[in-house]
Amino acid sequence: MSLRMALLGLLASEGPANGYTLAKSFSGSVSHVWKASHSQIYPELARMSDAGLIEINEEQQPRRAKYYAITAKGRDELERWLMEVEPNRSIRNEIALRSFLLSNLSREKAIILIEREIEYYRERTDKLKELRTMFDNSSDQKFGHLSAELGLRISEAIYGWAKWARSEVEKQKSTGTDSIS
Amino acid sequence: MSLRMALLGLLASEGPANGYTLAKSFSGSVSHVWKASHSQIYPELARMSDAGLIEINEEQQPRRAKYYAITAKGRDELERWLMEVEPNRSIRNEIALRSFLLSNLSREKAIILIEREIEYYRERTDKLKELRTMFDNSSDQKFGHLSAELGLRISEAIYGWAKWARSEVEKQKSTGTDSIS
DNA sequence: CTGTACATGTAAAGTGTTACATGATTTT
DNA sequence: AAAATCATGTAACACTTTACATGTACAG
Repeated sequence: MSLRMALLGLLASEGPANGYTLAKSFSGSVSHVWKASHSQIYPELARMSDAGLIEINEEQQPRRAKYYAITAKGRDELERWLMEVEPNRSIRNEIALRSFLLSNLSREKAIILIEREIEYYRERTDKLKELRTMFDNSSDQKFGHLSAELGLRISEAIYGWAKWARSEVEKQKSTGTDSIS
Repeated sequence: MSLRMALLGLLASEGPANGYTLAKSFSGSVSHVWKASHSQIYPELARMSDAGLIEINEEQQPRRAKYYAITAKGRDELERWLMEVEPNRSIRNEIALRSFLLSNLSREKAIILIEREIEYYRERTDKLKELRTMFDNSSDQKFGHLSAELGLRISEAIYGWAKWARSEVEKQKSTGTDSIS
């Protein structure tokens, strides 16, 4: 359902668009929040049209593009989902899984992995801080800056964790061998 | 691949186990890091056995249980995955998506949703802090406390974000109507 | 006129969830 | 004897990724 709601939200707040444009959103600003490829988006738009949540305008568009617009039913459905459907709060985080598996490596190798994460999340945090500055200067009435801020805070949290985790692993006495061999 | 690696990691660090016990791990301590149900685990164990990553001992077990043990090949594969496979760092977070969609609600309704998240993550943060205390007192050589700490820090980050987001939304002038109608 | 960006789809494989289905052993 | 827990599986459906496939319009 999430992809459907993301599409409805984009059409509601940014007006009618074609599938290609929507797909680009999912690799741009929205990508920090949800990812989807065009092969998932086109069939979903067709199903949403069947369900009456969006309307297609195929006429007079260049390159046989289809323009999709949200319907009143679509707006109702989006609001109903937001207000009444219990959020799925499960976080599927491969970095957390990898940190759980770290005890299967030697201390030295574990530190190498942790340092990769420190570097990745340091860069990511910097990028998201720039993005926040852009939002601060644009003074729009939308809440796009809320999700940008959430992404930033999670990134900072992982960065802080990774630096702490390195010091934790360094504290442990080296066995001199891989713990998994 | 992640489920496979999670299973290999459990068998490597906690020794041979049957599918039922592994499934319980995925709804217990490991669940903070990765979730899986038994209907996913049993077929995966069969495929891992076919691939030579684990060995099955079916004899002399009560209740026709099958005991699985990691092989040398399985240990190699786990280390190879950890060290050489680029982590999938994409976070699929429905709460972040919902925060992105908040501009499609009236200010009042948006605040109701945000307050639900404040409550949820306040409770979750408390629970994970208890879990951390348990790790602190158990003084094991494993790194389970690393992933527990990561889960806690992410939970705290979302909690802090939600409180900030409420104040942001409250700042905005009420239009008196739903922005989506 | 050739490459790039625009634009839309389908197919296959992999991953994940929910429901269905069965039987063994222990606890009350 | 009944209920709970242990134990293993399959089926159907939903979701996601990667690859395959095609055609349009514009820019260099």
